[in-house]
Amino acid sequence: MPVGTQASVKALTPGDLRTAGAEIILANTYHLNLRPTAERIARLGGLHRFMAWDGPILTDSGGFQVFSLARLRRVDDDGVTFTSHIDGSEHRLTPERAMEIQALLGSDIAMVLDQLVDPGLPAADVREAMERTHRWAARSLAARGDPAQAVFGIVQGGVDADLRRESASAIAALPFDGIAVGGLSVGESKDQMAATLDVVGDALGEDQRPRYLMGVGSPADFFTAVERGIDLFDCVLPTRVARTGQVWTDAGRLNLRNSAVQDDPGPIDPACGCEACRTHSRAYLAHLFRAEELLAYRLATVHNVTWTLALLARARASLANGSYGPLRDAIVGGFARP
RNA sequence: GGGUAGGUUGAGCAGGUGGUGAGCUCCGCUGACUGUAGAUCAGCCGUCUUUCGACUGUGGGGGUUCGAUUCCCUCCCUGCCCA
Repeated sequence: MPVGTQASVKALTPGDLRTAGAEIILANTYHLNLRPTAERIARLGGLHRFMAWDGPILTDSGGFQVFSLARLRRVDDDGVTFTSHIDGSEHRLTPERAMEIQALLGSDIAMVLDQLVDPGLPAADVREAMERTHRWAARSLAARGDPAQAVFGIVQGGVDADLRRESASAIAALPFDGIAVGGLSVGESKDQMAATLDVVGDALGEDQRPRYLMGVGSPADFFTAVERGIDLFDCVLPTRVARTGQVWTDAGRLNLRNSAVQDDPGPIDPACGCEACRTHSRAYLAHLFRAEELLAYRLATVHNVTWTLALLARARASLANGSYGPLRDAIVGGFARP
């Protein structure tokens, strides 16, 4: 899922997203409720009409902002009070209000409000946040407004195997439509992420509901997760790094701002069929970034989203035809740090 | 020709009225980014050195002085005003 926090995947139109192969996108409860507000979007016909995206939308609950905006919020057992990063006003988010907002937005998949913490915190703190997340999960289900809207629960527990096992069991025991793994890609090591996914995968066993790894990932992370049963991802990396000049290719990452690229007449990736690769040279993109032309952001984002979605499509196909291993080795090798 | 204001590290500046000028912003170079407070942030950006540190540098030349970016002479260059 490309990430469109504020009802916009930065630099792309819905048409761009479709062409890039996007089937579903993510938007954010916290941001959209601050501005333009959930009620206004509801009056305007809901989020799909508002942003002119007719495909599925998953809305994140604001749980990530409990983590990323830690200095601007207070958590208690009932919910979270945020000081708006826009104007300083106070906003209360509870599990019930998060579900209400997402019902007003009219997203296809709603996420429960959760609390993720730095996995490096003392075990007691990680446990407290996990148990709170479990209580909030049950309250969220009780508060679901639109029966047609799917609701996913979120597994927490940091990088502690016992806590993760406990959390996976607790969330899986509830009648959610899908199971998300949260609290990863927040600074833990690659090994810790893999080990945590192993534990959660084992705990979920033969559960057939879709499994969503939140906030991941890098090209290499996709393989780590796919091998451990993950079906769905969202990540800001493809769009964020594109805006700072980094593009992803089968040969690894390329920084379009590097001086040598100014004389490179070839496409970003000759195997990619996106508009940027079909039409423009690396040298042109290098120029656009230096000149701070807005087209640079769009073309680089079009490429990264196209390439990333194509990579996942290739991974899916490779699982069916037995070529998964070679694909993984080639991509992971290309992105390995020197 | 006369007058006037200037000449500082790629660019633009700050500073400095006899006692150690490497400070800022651009540009440039490299890196980072994982459920987006991010078209952002960080490091470097005279020479040598991994670091510490050393050295060089205030248009050119000369003079005074223990010591000159500062004072004196002279030349060069630039903006503006007048003729």
